[in-house]
Amino acid sequence: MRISDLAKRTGCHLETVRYYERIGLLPEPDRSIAGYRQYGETDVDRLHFIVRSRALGFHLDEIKSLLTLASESNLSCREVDALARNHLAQVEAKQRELAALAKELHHMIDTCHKDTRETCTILRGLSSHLAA
Amino acid sequence: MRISDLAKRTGCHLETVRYYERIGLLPEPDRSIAGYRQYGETDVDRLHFIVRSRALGFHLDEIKSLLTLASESNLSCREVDALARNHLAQVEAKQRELAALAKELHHMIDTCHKDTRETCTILRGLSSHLAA
DNA sequence: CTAAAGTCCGTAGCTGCTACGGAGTCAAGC
DNA sequence: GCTTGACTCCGTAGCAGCTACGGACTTTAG
Repeated sequence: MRISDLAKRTGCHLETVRYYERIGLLPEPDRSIAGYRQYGETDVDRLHFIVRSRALGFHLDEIKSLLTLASESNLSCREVDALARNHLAQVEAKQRELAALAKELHHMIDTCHKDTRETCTILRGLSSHLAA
Repeated sequence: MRISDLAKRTGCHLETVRYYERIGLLPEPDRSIAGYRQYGETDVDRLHFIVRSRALGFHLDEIKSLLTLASESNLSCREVDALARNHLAQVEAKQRELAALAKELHHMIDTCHKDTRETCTILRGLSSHLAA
């Protein structure tokens, strides 16, 4: 299978595949005589894993760890669990942040009378340090 | 006031102040004889506005627009309102995304028995394309 | 007067890609 | 056989929004 097939099957951009290889997230594949990269099902699986982990917001270095942990089948998955929990905590922190932010934006927008700039609560809100 | 004072008063990194100047978000300030940047209260206000808008997640080009709109006092703030609403919509989209993500992570973590890698639902979840 | 702290500037680095350009390669049609 | 178009190669540069570095200069405190 060539690079574009791999890309299509995983929903990953072609250039991204090469990028992942460059940073060591994907192994260097075999090459055809002309130098074209040749992939197999193992590569599809691995890239699937990466794409999916990215979709769940894991960073590339976290994914690198996850892949390493996943390959060591004799180990318990406690470290995987820890990584996932840590990531979830970050996601939840981001959620709280966004919630506060949305609330403030809402307040600014709702109290604005769409009048002149002087009375604009949005601009006022952006200037002041006081939370809504 | 010198650059480090401005930075301290606005909670903005010193290098970031220079960066904002470079990209035209802050005006070029007066200079002392030795060439040091000299700032006044207007600069503090403007940078406050920027820092606060960034904290609310606005992009730098959005902030540029907001600053332009804010400076044209004769105009109504309808465009400001539109920008804010558009931004809020993006924040809410991000919220929905994170909620879905958190749910999935939760599920993966909760069903994992912290056993061997083979039965690890987290690794399984990261491999499969099926949502929780 | 000296030493430490502050400032100057341009440039490179960070993450996670994406795009570009010019070359070589492959498959199909005529 | 030859051409055309699609594919692939590689290195490098760009994106946002900073942050850091290095070497020179200036200011300030003791």
